[in-house]
Amino acid sequence: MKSDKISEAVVRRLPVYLRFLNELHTREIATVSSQELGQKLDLNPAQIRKDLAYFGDFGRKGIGYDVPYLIEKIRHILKLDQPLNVALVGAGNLGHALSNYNAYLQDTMKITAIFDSYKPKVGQKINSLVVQPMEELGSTIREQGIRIAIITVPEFEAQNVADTLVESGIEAILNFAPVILKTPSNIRIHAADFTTDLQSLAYYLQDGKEESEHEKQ
Amino acid sequence: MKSDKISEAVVRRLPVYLRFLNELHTREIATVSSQELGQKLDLNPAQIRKDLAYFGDFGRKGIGYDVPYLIEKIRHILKLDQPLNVALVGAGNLGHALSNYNAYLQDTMKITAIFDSYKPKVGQKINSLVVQPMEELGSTIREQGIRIAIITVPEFEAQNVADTLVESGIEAILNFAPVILKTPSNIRIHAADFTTDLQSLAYYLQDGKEESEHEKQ
DNA sequence: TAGATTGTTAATCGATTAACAATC
DNA sequence: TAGATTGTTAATCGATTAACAATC
Repeated sequence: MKSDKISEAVVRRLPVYLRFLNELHTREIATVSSQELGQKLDLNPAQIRKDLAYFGDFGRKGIGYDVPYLIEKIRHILKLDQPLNVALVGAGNLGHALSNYNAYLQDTMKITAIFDSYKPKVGQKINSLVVQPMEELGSTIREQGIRIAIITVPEFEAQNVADTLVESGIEAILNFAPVILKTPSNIRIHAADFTTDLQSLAYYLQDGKEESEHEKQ
Repeated sequence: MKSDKISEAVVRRLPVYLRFLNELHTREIATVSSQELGQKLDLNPAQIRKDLAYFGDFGRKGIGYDVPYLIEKIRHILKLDQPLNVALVGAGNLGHALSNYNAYLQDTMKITAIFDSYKPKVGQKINSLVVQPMEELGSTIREQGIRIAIITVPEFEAQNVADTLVESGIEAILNFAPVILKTPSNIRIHAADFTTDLQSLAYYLQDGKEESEHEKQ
């Protein structure tokens, strides 16, 4: 296949494939079929083959996919085969927590700068990074060539932070604040708001447990 | 419209509507149109009308939606109009961070119990909750009528924790661990893994910035 | 009454899945 | 050669959007 415009759904599955492939690699499994992948990841094998075929012919008919080779390919597609510095804005509990995850981020992707507007926070050390004041956001982003930022500030600050990030040339934002950020269309934003996640989960609870009366359907 | 089977995409938008409606309510705005909602939330107005119409006729032609009334309705649909206790399993940095968000969770939804398997953690106080040992998971879930759990344990523990939660009668899980959990089909699971989020963001970075050579397309 | 806006049907668009020839 | 599994086309399914009659 190759090319076409790739849908976001496809792109979002690639890291999931990658994660499992890495596990297979650790277990020294050399080859995997779309069938096996699908079973493990709860996906249709045809979908997996189609997803991968958007980017190239990575498999071998009758055999399956070579694990190390496919890892290399997906890492390249996701640009995880080059150094990628990430900025974290908001050094509260959540920011602190996320800064621990560098190890899960595929060696080349790394949180390399942390910012906070709250003066007493500035200068504190979090996992060997010194919290910087917001005033240094622009210059640090440019100096370190940071292209992705994570927003973990309170909701009322989030839009301001996003504006500053955009001005500083950031290309993509992962937003944990519970607001819809307005940014130019060339900036990629993912919402990572767990409160809306939890609230939508509540919908699926069985009816009539904590309740008492009528309530049919 | 009413009934039909509601798609997950629809359910996931409801909390977003609710959040903005609450903001309007605070600003004492009494009425809102699908047009205005769509503009603020970056959604098609027809989609919003259709989403809401699945659950009832909440609007008034020529007028729009009454804000307090729609809030009440959405809260009911999402079961956020009844007390809903949530368990948090994993009292590490991330669990600690999430436990601060009770305020954002709509008064009736609340994290009311925290568990950790690491003995020195047990007994510590986190936001007025005492960390409990894993052994008490089942009994506390039953006693408190907990129906939703959040998993913030390391990946290698996550499946075990999920199994225990399922045995204890939990109905829905929000999983922050970077693994695909296997559970019975009647258990609702949402993945909230920010590492895959970040990795998929990298895909959208402009090509040829940090790189040097060829690399066409 | 004229203008606004809903709820809903029909049209469109896009994503998932099935099926199968190609081939290892 | 027989069995397995890919890449891809076609079929299906589902979600989004447009359009508009109903009506406040």
